[in-house]
Amino acid sequence: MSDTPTKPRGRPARGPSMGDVAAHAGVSSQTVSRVSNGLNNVEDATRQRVLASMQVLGYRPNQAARALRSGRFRSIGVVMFTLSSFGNMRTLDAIAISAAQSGYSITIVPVEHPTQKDVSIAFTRLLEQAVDGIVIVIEAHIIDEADVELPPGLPVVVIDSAARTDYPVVDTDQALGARQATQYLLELGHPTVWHLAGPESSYSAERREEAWRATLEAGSRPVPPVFRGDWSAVSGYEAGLLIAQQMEVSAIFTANDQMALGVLRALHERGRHIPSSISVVGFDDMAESDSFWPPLTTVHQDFGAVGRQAIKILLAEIEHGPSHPTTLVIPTRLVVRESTGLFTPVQAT
Amino acid sequence: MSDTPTKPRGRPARGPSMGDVAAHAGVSSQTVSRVSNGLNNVEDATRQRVLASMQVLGYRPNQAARALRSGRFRSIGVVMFTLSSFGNMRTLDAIAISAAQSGYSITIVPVEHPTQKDVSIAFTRLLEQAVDGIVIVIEAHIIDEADVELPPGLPVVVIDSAARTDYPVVDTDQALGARQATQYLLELGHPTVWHLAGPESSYSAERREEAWRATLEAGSRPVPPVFRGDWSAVSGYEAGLLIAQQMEVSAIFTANDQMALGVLRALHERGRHIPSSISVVGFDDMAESDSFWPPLTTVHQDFGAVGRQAIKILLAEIEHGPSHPTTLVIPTRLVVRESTGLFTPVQAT
DNA sequence: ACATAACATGTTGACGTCAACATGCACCAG
DNA sequence: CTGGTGCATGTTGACGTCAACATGTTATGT
Repeated sequence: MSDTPTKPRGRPARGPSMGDVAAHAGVSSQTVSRVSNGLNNVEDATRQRVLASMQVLGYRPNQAARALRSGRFRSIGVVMFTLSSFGNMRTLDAIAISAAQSGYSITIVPVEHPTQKDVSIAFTRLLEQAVDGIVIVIEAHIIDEADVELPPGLPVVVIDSAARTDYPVVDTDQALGARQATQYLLELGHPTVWHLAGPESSYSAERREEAWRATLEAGSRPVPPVFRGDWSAVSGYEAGLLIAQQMEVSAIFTANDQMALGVLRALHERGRHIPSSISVVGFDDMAESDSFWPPLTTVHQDFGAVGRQAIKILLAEIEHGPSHPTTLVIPTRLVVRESTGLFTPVQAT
Repeated sequence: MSDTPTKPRGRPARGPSMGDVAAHAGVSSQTVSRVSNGLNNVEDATRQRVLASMQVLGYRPNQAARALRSGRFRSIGVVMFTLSSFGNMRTLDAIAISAAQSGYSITIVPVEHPTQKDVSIAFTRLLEQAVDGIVIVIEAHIIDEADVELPPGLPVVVIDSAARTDYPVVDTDQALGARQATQYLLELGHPTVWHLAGPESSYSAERREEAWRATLEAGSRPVPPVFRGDWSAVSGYEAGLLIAQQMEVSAIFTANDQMALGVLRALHERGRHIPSSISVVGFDDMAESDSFWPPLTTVHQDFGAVGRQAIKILLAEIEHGPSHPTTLVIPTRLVVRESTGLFTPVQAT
C-alpha cells in the first residue's frame, strides 16, 4: 500500500532558510541576514532583490536559530494560577500588550491547582522554557512553600505578593484601598464597619483585613468580628445571609466585588434596602460593578498599571542587568456609586 | 573607572551546556544528551554521575538549540482580541492547560484594538514567532478583512467564528443555545420573546439572533424588533430602560450575561418584578450569574471544552499532518434559575 | 598615478543539541 | 579460539543565524 517512494512523513516541512533566499537572489546568506535585520549597509538594488526573493519563497526567520545565536529568546514567561479571575485576566492583558510593544512575546504557564505540587511542576516546566525572564502572579505563600529553586541570574518579578523580598515586587496598594473604603464609610456616619474578608490563605485578603482593622482602631471604633468568604460570589451570598439578619450591621466592606455581588443578593432577598439600611463597598471595580443593583461603590485597582510596571522592571533587568529588588505599590481609587449612603439609625421597634 | 579587565557586560550569562556537563562528569556530550532525554541505553552508574553533574552545574537544556535541531518548537501561538472577557479567559485557560498537558507551551499574541491593522500586526508578529501551530480566537469578519496570508503548512484552528472554512473551526453551538433559551421561555407560556442582541459586528451575536428568530417563526410567534447592545453591562442597562417601559415585554432573551445584568438593574430601578412581570434569560453562564438578583437563568457555554477540542485538533494536525477542515460544535445547556417564570397576563388597568 | 579610505559583499566558524554512524569491549556459540 | 552479537559510549556534522574578519570595488586626495 504505502509504497510511495518519497517519505511523506518527513520532518515538518521546514521553511526556506537564509541560504535558500541567498541562492534565489544570487547573494550570500550574510547579505540576506543584513537585509533581514534591516542594516543599512546594503545596496538598494541588492536589498530589493533579496526582499523579492524572500517574498517569493515565503521566507521567515527562524527564531530558534536566532535565539541560539544570540542567547536571547525575546520571550517572557508568566506563571499564573487560574486565568479565570478578573484581576489576573486584566493583569495578563496588560502584561501581554506591554511586552508586545517592546518586541517580547509572552509564554504562559498555567498552574492548574494551587497546590505546592502543581506550582513546582509549573516552575520546572518554565525553567525548561525558552524565556529571558519570568513574571510570577501567584500568592506568595504558595511560592514560598514550593521547593523549587529559581535559577540565579534569571530575572524575576513577582506580582500580588509581598513576601519574597529577594525579587522585585509590584502590587496594588491593598492597605490604601482598604483604608479608603473603611474611612469613607466612617465619614458617612456609620458607627463602625463590618468586613467580609477573603480566604485566610491569601496575602491580599490579609492585608485588606489588617488595614480595615487599623483604620477602625485609628478612629477608636469597635472592631467587629470578620465574616469570611473565598472570593466567590456564592460565598458572598452565604455570608450575606448572616449579615442580613444582624440589624446592627449598617456598613460592610467586602474584600472583592464578586463577594459583594453575593452580599447584595442576600440583602435583597432578606429585604434590607441598600443603601438606606446597609451600605456595601467592594474591592476591584470589575467591569460589571457599575451595573450591579445598586451600582457598587468599590475600590478601583489599576491592574493595567501593575502589569505594565512589572514588565517595565523585568525588561530593565533583562536588558541592563539586575537592580535592587524594590517593591512598587500601585495606588487605588475609591469609586463612589450607589451602594453606600449616610448612616440612618435603626428605628426603635 | 571601568578598567575592570573582564567585561561584565558580556552576553547574558549563558548557562552551562551539555559540553560543560560532559566535561564535569567525564563523559561525552552525547551521553549527556542521552541522559537528558531519558534514553535507557546508558549504564546506571554513568547516568547517576551525569545527573549529579547536571545538578551541580545547574544545567538546563537549551530549548533554542533543541528547536533548531528538531524543527519543532513545542509551542502554540494564540491570537486573541482582548483577554478581558469571560469567555476568552476561560477558553485561554483551557487551551493553556490542555497544551501544557501535551508538553506544549502557549505564546499569546494580544490584539490591542479590534482593527484590521492591529490584527495584521498581530499576525505578522506571530509569523515571526517560534510556534508549531496557531489558535485564532477572533470574530471571523476581522480575520477575513485582515490582509495577511497565513503561511501554508502552518496548522491553524479557529475558535468562535464559522466563516473561514479553509481551517478547522471549533465553536459553541450558538444556535442551539439561542433555541434552548427561546423555546424555554415559550414553554413558560410567554406569547413571544424579545431579544437583546450583541453588536452587529459579531458573528456569535448574529447566529444567536438568527436562531432566536427561527425559533419564534417555527412556533408561529410574532417576531418583535431587536434591542441591541455591545456586550457590556452598561449597554444592557440602557436597553433595559427601554425594555422596562414596554409593558408588553414579558420575556427577554439577552445575548450575554453581562448585558442581562444591566437589564436586571434597569428593571429593578423601574420597579418591574422579575420574574413575575418579566422573565430574563442570559447566555454564557458566567461565574457570577448564580449570584445575580435574582439568580439568572442562562445558557451555559462550555468554554473549557472548546479550548480543549481546539488544542486536540491542532496537535493532531501538528503531529500527524493536515486533516480535513471540520467544524466542531460544542453543545450548550440551559441552566434554569430564578429570573424566569410562567407568563402572567398584564393586569388590565 | 597611487595610497587610502569608505563601503558593499563574501567566508568562516560557533552557538547547543542530537541523529547517524563509528568504536570498543564483553560475552557466547560453535 | 574465532566470528559474531549486543551494548555502552564516543565522534562527526548539520540545523539557521550572525559576529567577526576577509575581500573586492569605487571614490577621494595629493
